[in-house]
Amino acid sequence: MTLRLHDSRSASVVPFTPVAPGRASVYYCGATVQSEPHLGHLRSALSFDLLTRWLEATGLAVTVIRNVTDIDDKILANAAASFADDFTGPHPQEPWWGLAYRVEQEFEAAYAAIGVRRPTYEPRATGHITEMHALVRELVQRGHAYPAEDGSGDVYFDVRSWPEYGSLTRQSVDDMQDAADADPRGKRDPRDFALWKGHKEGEPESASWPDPLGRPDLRGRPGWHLECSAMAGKYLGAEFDIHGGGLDLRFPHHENELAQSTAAGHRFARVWMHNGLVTLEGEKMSKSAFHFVTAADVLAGAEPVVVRYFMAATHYRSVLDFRPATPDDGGSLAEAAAAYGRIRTFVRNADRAVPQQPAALPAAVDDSGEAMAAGSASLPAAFTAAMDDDLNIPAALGVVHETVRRGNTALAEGDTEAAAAALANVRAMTGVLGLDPLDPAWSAGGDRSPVEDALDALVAGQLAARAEARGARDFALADGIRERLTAAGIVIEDGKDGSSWALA
RNA sequence: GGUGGGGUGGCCGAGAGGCGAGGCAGCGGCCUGCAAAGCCGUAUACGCGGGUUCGAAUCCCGUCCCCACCUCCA
Repeated sequence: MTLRLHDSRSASVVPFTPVAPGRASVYYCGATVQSEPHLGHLRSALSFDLLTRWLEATGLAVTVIRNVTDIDDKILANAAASFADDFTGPHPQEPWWGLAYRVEQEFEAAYAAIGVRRPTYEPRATGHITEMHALVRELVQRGHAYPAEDGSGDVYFDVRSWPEYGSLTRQSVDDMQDAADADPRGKRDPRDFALWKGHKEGEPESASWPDPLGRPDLRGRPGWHLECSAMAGKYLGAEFDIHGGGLDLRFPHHENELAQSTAAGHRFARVWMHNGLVTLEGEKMSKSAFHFVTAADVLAGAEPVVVRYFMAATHYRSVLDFRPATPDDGGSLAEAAAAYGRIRTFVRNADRAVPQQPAALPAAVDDSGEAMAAGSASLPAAFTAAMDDDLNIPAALGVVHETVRRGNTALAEGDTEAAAAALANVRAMTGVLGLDPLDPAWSAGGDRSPVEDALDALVAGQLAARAEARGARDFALADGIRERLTAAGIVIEDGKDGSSWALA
């Protein structure tokens, strides 16, 4: 079975056939770095991180580009607001470029926390003005863009000149509602969108660049959409495999990207993938409506690996609802913690019981793109089939849990061989998903710290004392030791080869 | 007005014509000195009404309700 992915443009699941055999090129929309990341941003990055990992697991060499849009209206507006007399935020008098960079780092930290791997390259919009200029000129030359006639310096894409406009979202221009806030100045059609925005009075000089059409005395800055077309073309070429982003980017952002790039003569993306949105108690998160959960909020509520599991456990195209914890309901994260804990408990127990097991093999990459990579040998067929079916990770996690159950049975029966096999399977599967409990990334400091060694020595002493008490059938003493450890946040499990401990 | 996505057991969440995915919670049992962890068992689930079929949560018709996009948004 080969990988099949849902393509938004054709609204169907299509077999994935790369432009270049053995390779895959992915562009997905990162952040417009205007304010702090929220859960929705994490979900989108995670969705494409999981896609990337699976493409690699199937043996493809993957190039991933994720943009940082570091110039736009909101960035300028938010930075300008920090200079107001009544500004009370934590970063007063922050220039737009400082704000963009600070927020960019907040995004990077949040992505890193949940194990989203770095893209192959992460270009910033402001570093690609030259490429954007070239694209604007190309579109003007081909008759698909025009400078505003009001002398503002704006350059618009001419929607009516491109019959395919609307094809990504299967809408016809005539049926579209007129934008309520459409600024008609200089536009031929209200749906025409800005490729380039002329510099306005009051905007910082530092946020302006020379005019793309070479007109003297005119400066401006890129419109939203243009940067993605320019950067995708630069790093992935005129035709590439997959373009991704959140569902809310389908229109207008991706529609406009598609129009720009194809009107400029590029084939652009073959497959368009969109992750579903995150809702908060059933309603879409929205910054403008002040209805959202920040990445920091969520990461404060659970271990990062649990946050990752929580998001991975719903199919990437489904709505993901976040239920915050309440007094009588632990919410989404508590449920995820319990489910993930089951996997982790098995892996820890099996890892102890099966001393000589090989480390989970990393998925190797080969050039053919045909055979599964060597490291994938431990992946059960049902898991692979689920992943190949448009990344059905919820079903794949079902396979993980079934394997865990078999592994637990094997452990209980002392069947070390079967337990070792289950452990290898579980680690291979969770490894592909970035959820391997033994991955050092999930232990706070990486390698064991002196603190952990010290704790281990202390707890080992307590366990020895308890074992002695139990041997003497002094259960009051034994239980007292256990209770003190529990109170300190240390959970004890008694096995037939002695007791083990873990932080709760 | 246009374009899409949905309504699955107490909760989360896959599936899309035929053995009731999986997880959480619950109940019963096993294991345990007692726990914890684990194992086994345990559910008249598919918005509503019709229809097609030997068989429908899955297909068809009708109907109700929710959500998203068309405006900055992952």
